[in-house]
Amino acid sequence: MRSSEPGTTGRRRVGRPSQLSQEAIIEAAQRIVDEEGDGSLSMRRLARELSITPMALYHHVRDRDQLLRLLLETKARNLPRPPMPDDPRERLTAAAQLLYDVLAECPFLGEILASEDLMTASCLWVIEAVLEAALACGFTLEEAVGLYRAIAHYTGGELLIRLTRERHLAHLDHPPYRARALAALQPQTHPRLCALADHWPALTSRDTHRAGLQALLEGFFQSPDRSGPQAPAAPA
Amino acid sequence: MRSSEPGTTGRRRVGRPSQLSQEAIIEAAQRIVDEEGDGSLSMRRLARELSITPMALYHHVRDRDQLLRLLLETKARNLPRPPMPDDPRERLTAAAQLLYDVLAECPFLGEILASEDLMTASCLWVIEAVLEAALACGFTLEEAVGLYRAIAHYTGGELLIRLTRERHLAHLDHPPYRARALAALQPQTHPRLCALADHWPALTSRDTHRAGLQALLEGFFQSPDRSGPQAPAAPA
DNA sequence: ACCTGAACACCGTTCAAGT
DNA sequence: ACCTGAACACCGTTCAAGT
Repeated sequence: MRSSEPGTTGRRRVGRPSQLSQEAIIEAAQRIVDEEGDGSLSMRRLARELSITPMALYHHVRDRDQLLRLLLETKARNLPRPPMPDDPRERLTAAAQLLYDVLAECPFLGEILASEDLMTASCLWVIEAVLEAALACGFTLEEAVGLYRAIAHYTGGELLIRLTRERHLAHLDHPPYRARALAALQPQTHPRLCALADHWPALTSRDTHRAGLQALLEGFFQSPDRSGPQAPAAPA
Repeated sequence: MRSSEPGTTGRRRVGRPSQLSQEAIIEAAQRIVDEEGDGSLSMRRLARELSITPMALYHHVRDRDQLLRLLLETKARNLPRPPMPDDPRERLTAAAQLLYDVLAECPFLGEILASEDLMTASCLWVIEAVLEAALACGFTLEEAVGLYRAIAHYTGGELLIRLTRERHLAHLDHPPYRARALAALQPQTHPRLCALADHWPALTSRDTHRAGLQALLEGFFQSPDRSGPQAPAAPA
């Protein structure tokens, strides 16, 4: 009822620092994620970091899901808000890039996507920016939502796959399974993959985010019949 | 060394059925995932399903990651291979749809992406099909890889977000946090999102995979300078 | 109000032993 | 070769109790 999460951060007592606060918890969680990577962030590990009992955490945070949400919140809130270009089309690109930027700072993105979605309070201004730019480009409200969703899917997928890749490169205990699969390829059945096998790591480690994003946007601008039945913009 | 995973399934003894086999394990795992959803698939739960000790599993499967890979393998191997259209452009769409289809059958996609990538043996023919079609469309090898990657990112992101959505709708203990966030929106700061708030669930539950995919492909066909520096197709 | 201790119901995986 | 039992080092979370 008074879950207090969406709006302001809530009242802050001024008495003594009271040791443990939501802010301190988030900061410690951030530190763990940054230094040991996502996956090391457990409630118990976090409690150890703060030299408290695991259960003390639950007094400031509902559960692990809320903790992850709060981490994303802080990233989104602290994201610098660069001036937006005047040209609508460029503004759309810039807004999409903003979404990429905030998610790129979240190594726990996979867990966020697995348990929540991106509609968390402090992210909304980024989504709003995408919608605004899309509308300024002449899209209808519904088309703008479709465009936002396509951008979010593309961005989320790219980051997730990139994060996984980097995690693997970091660990590199055993060379990835992919290498064995590629090595066992037969030219008769997989001619193009065989031709590419040696270049695959190099080709797939490139950052092609912007190229793909531009293509996606370009496609939306090109097709006049983007979403099938042109429903009216504001249904009753 | 003789890890035997990429190639054939390996020799099969004919003596007695020997009770436990990799096939039986995979089948049971599939059953658990289908009936109780991903997340219920633990080694211990799987052992219970098969009425054996958890450790018996490790005699047929290296670890949980390999199990997930094998699940994806089976899905990919059993994916029907529809006849491909003659037109290269349509073939590209069909191949991309194939990738979507195989991943759509994997509720454990999130865990796959978190620990492996999609380059598992039986998936390769789908990737090969995408590359083939892209080359037939006139793209260079490198451009084809970029195109494949964009498709994979878009597809992975879409499915992951859709899976999460459905999981939430299934559980629906507490209404999603998103609802609270949307309700607390202020029209001054988020006018377009406010205007959309009521329609958001309906708009975001639509299946817009094909529309977005078409836009993405369209964009790649439109831009002549897709990937910046036009490197030669086959470097030494 | 804020924190602790003990407990519940789980995990993946290793190691030594059984047949 | 194939499986079991016991153990290790973890999880998130609840519940009752302390101050």
